[in-house]
Amino acid sequence: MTISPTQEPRWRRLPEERPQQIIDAALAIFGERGLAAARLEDIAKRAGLSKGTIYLYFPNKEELFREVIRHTIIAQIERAERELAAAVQQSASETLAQFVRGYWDFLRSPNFAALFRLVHAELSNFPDLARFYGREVVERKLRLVTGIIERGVRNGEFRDIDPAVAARMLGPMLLMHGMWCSHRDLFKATANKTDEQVIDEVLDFFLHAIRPAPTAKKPRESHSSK
Amino acid sequence: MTISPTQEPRWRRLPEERPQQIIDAALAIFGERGLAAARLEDIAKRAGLSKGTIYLYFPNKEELFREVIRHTIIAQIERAERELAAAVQQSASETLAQFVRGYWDFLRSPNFAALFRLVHAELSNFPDLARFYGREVVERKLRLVTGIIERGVRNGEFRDIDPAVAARMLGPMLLMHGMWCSHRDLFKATANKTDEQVIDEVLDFFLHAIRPAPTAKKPRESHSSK
Amino acid sequence: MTISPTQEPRWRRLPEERPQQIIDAALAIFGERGLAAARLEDIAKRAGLSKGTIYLYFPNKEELFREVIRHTIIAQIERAERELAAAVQQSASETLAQFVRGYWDFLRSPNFAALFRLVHAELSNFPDLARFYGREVVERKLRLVTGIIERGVRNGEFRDIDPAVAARMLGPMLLMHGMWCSHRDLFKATANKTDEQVIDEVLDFFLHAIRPAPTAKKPRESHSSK
Amino acid sequence: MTISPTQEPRWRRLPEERPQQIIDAALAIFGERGLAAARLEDIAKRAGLSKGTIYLYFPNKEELFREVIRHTIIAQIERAERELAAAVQQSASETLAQFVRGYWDFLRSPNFAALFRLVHAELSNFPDLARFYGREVVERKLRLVTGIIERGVRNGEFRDIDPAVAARMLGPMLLMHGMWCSHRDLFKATANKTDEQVIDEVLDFFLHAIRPAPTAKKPRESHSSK
DNA sequence: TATGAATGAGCGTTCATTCAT
DNA sequence: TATGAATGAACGCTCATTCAT
Repeated sequence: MTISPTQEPRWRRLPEERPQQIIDAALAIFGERGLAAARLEDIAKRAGLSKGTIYLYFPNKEELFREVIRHTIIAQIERAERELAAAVQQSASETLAQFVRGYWDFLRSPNFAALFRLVHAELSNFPDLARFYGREVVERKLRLVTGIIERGVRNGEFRDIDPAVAARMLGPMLLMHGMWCSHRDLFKATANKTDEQVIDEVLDFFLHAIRPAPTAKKPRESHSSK
Repeated sequence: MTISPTQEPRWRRLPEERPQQIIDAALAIFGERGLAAARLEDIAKRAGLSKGTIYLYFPNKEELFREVIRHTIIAQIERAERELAAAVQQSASETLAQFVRGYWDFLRSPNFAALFRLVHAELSNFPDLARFYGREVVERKLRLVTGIIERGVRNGEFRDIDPAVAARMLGPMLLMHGMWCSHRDLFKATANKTDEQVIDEVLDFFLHAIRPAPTAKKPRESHSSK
Repeated sequence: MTISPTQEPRWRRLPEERPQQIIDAALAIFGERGLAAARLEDIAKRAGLSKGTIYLYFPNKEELFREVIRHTIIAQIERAERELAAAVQQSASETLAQFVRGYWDFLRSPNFAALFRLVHAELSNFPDLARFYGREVVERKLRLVTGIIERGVRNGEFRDIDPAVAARMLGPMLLMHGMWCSHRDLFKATANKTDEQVIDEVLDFFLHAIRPAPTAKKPRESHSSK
Repeated sequence: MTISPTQEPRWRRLPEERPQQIIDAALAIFGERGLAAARLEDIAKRAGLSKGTIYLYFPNKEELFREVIRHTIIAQIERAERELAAAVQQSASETLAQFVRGYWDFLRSPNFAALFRLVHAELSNFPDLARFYGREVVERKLRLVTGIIERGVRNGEFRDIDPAVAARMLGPMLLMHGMWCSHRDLFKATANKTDEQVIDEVLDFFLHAIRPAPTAKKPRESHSSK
């Protein structure tokens, strides 16, 4: 009676939040267990609903899964766009640093962990979703970073590297460091470092790799000092 | 190798090649479908055996899964050790390049793809295996790379970077590029590049990031130090 | 009419035409799908109502089913009585022909098809309804035909047959021919005959069977007596 | 252990009787409950098996149902052919009487009751089975009876009636009387008659309807009697 | 050892029934 | 009165596991 499976016993039937509630719960459960092992009953319980209710909004488990993936991907895109829109135009390095921090926050969010797991574990059986993910998430993000670096190359902040190539290096480092930081119990590598330190290390490494050809002494400092 | 993350060595009677056959088949099927969705029947079929036979060698599905993971991890370690033993001591850069190429081959092998999928998708429910993986695969590899870089730093091939930090950057880039190359249909980023080009790009990027305070630095510094 | 095979008259408030609408829709759906496979939702949709509304008039699916059967049976009885009342007293043969044509029309109506299906498919689980059907439909109709034949026997139109026995033969022939005519695609037997022809054949056959022993009164007996 | 759901505890796993066992049980349960209301578990229990076992032999409930129908129809055909082969050629009337008795036995068997129920209740959703039934059971039987009557017409035993028309009258009478006799509790019509009496009544009625046109007979007989 | 028929617990899905509006 | 969202019991079907052979 007073037992609420999650935490909200107060509001009864706010009618049009159902699909979102279900998707949120489903993302969590799918993320924990994977598609096959996730039980609709658990998703329902987590959403504070009963099993049958899910079927009022989604035709079956697979379609719910697809919707979860699509929804999460789209949410990620929108979040990124919102962030981008709010961004101030600065030097390429500063823009890059800002992007890295924003991306890092996302990488460390539970939703990302779930999405990442699902993408790698299940999307081989959903080629359309895999393509959607590749196009809308990976390539989109690569294009964004490529643009920033391109600007840096043009204005001499960075060396004359192929911006697309450089862009491809950043994501992996951030992604994997994000995962390591999310499992500090499992990986000593990042165990005794703060997130802040880790980001700085990645960013520093990345900037070293693309810093202008050293003929000019201390590239960044000499520039800014001028 | 002699490390057993859990505690049961009882089904260790390997009368012939059965266990290995089963493990190989299981890795493939688990890799394709995931733990929950994989059917023992399919594993048996792939191994050319009948369902019941699996139970002569493994007490149940979960234990088979654990053994598949353990076995694959151990195989990976052994392979790496074998490679390392065969390696000639060269300059750090050359050693690094050699390591990268060997690692790349592994990253592109089907067994790695399966292992990667399973590690990320299922190991959250098998903390002991996760720890085993973290320790014996990730950290081991990091230590190895760290050692190479350390040598390079000491002999002036590389700049004065924390070798452990640099080492952490290499794996992610290789790993993700390996995955992109394995799914060229999904990712335009690497679609029109050969594996060779991709490795070179990664290696080049990495070496740029750790190259000694560039040719420019040293001369001038030696000057100023005078 | 006033016979209620079970015992509950409580939901008898028929404020408008709702109950009739529902019963009509239910008869159609039950007739198509059977009791178990019929979905209340479909009945509601067919009646132009919503699912919940049915429960304002009928306590549950089973009771709705019972009422559909009762109602349909009663309607059939009333229809027959109305017809009978309108009938002109004629020769037994003519009365018989008239009855046959009226009955035939009913046999070919969709409501009868549904009722027949339900009676044979479901009534074994509803003994009270089965008894009601046997008493009020089958036996009633048999009594009616018996009466007509009795008259024919008495006035010499028909031979000296047991009227009750003869009566039992008529229904089955009409019934099954009705079904065959309703499925001419499935049965070649009646495929290329009109309904008119079929009725005539049945009636002719029946009259031949009960026609008076021709001038030589008792045909067979005269034979044997020789 | 010693509990046997039906009646056979002695033989364990006579391997190749499974499909037949299941079909027999399924016919009974489907016949009692109809397709939708029949529970696989009940069929399994009746067959002395467990639920899952059915799926080793039939892919799903619907296919089991189809197989039950097909199988029962074919069994009926084979039974009829066997009977026919054993039949002695006699006068048409005697052959007819023999056919009637054989058919009657079948009509009163539990398998027929089940088949009849299923045919009328479910076959509208299985057009292929309905066509199969129409062709292989109804029309086949009609052809058989038609042939007998044709012979009787040719040799003067019966009047000059269209044999196909006459044939169509016999089945319905037998069928419905069979059903009435199977439910003597529900129908007073046959309540106090033995099966023997009922068959005789039907046969007598039928023979009267097709007895040689008495008009022809009379003159000659009246002559001789004079 | 090896097999594969048999089992039955478990989950996805449906739908009669309820009830807040 | 009427609605339709919500519930949860019930059932079809799957598959890990057992076991007689």
